[in-house]
Amino acid sequence: MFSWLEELNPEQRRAVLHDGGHLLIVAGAGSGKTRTLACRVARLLANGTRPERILLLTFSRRAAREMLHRAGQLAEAEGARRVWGGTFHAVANRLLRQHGAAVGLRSGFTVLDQGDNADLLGLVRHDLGLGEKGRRFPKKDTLSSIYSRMVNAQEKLVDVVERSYPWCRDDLDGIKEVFARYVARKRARNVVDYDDLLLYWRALATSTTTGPFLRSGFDHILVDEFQDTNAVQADIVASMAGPGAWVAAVGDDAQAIYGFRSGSARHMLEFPERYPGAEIVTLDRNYRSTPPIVAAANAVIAESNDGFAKCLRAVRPGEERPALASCADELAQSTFVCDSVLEHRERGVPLRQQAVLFRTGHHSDGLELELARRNIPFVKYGGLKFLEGAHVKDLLSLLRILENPSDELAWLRVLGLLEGVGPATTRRLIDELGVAEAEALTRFLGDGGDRPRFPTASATDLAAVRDALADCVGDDVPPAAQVERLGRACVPLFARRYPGTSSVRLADLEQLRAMATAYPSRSRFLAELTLDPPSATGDLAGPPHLDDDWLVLSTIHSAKGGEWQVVHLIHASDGNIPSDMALGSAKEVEEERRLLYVALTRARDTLVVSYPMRYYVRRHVLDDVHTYGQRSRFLTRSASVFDTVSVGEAQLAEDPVIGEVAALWL
DNA sequence: CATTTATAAATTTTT
DNA sequence: TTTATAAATG
Repeated sequence: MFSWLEELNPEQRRAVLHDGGHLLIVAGAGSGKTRTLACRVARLLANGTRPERILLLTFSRRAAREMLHRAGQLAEAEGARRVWGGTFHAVANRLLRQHGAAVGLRSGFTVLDQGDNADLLGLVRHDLGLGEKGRRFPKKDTLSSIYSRMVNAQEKLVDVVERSYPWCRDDLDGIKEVFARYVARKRARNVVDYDDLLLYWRALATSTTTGPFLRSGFDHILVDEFQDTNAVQADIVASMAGPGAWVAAVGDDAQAIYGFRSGSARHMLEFPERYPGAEIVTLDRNYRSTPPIVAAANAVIAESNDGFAKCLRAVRPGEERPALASCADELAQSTFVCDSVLEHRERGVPLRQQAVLFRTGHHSDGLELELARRNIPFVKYGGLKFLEGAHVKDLLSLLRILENPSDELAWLRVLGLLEGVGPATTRRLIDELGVAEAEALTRFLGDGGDRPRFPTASATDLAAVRDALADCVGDDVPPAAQVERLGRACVPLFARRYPGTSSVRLADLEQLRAMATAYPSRSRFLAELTLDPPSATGDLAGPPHLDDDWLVLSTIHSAKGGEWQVVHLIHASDGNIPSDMALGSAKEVEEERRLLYVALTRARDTLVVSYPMRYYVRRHVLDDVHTYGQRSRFLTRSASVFDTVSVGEAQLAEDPVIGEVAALWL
């Protein structure tokens, strides 16, 4: 029927052709999962399914785009771009813009990101007087985590607190009160947080009035990375499914790494019960990596025992064993990695085919310095993001005020920017502006008697902000022009607030303006930015230094789904992988093991794992000692599948006596 | 006296 | 880059 079907293996073909029922594809790392899914979409399109009746849920917008692009090529169909594709949150946003009224959502709502959500909880916390001196009430970020866990895992508050936040158990009543007010406040201000997007979608899908209508819109629901879905997402999929709307879920329980976000492979393991009669296809042939790399990955995951049994079978040839390098210290590691990267490039592997992976964003700090020193271009995925910069948030807040004048958090930021206005005055102003009502903006802009009194010191700033906002009201000014106008007003404010760094920040504003040119309206710009934030430094300005080749640096989480010819995994020491923060329970430790597994399975031909023996830490003030690092506990028993190397003075540190002493530190 | 501003300390992973 | 504490300010 299709020539490309011939190129699939029998299991892949079965997954692509399966019809008339639900389907679970248990797809090991490198087993051609993306390709299978893309082929399935192409097959559906070619068989006459209308693209807008296919729903493709992926983990990032980028993943959806790539998959649909491939499907479009295969099916030679223009329509692939009309497939509903994106993350759960982005699709929820789209659906709710259309049908939100059915679940009590007013149109024009704005979306709170993680930070906003914590800030609003902080506001409520303050209003209730729970933050006062002498009281030890959970902080806003803790509250945010508890809330999110409760919602996404669908667990009772008591249970969440008992299990994961036992030190907060005395404040249960206070927490309940905060949450109640938080929920009410969101409603009143017409804002939704990430969790709400899912909850409203589920409500829409399970309601007896809107549910059937919603379900009738889709013939096929494809879900990628199913092992990372949370309880609400699993419910959503189930409630969208039915006879005539078939679910095809793809996942690998060995790669479940989003437990901290309440994702759980449980939903994947329970798929057969939830969808009786579902077809289950297992893909365990690894087309990505050489046999020694697959062996290393298998060795690491073998010690975890639950889940769908699958041991990857390598298909490609190759002899080169992965390396495990103990480095004298971080500097030695950076030097070693740079040398290795350049060496591979000499041998013909372009930088783009090489990646350096790590557990947390700042693990690459040292390496970034060395790369810069040697003029090796790179882009970094994960870690601190563009949108998290305070100045970017400031400008976006100005836009948000224009979009939704009840957006209290936006007001909070903007008012606090003015000279002489601190937290207390901000609150008073928000109160007197009557931010709950849409007239707040007119009240702020107009010079009628109902405008609140501002501190005298703020006069200049105030005038600048007011004039800029006034110029942007209405829909006739293009988003980019608004960013430009508002940014101009911010120049003096930023110079005062962010001394020394304001030129960098102004460059970011220009960046933001350039991004805005791609959007037809302010509302689209804001929504898409929060739901699909630029994930890498490179998403913004294109390749750095105008080079056409660059090295990829990425957190392991952000590397999910990626593959490179050469992969360096750095800081693979105990305390980093597994992270010290994750030693609370066996479950968390197992997730760290899977994280390592994900990292190892990104490599095609060459895998180099390294860790520094010596850490210079300043754990406490005036502490200038170093401690000794040990290789990750996950790499001790599987060490035989690696070639071990020592770099720098590492030989010294591996001295048996010093090693013994080092153990005392750990 | 309340509030703002200056100073120092600590920071997983992300839709 | 936020957040607790201290000094400065209106």
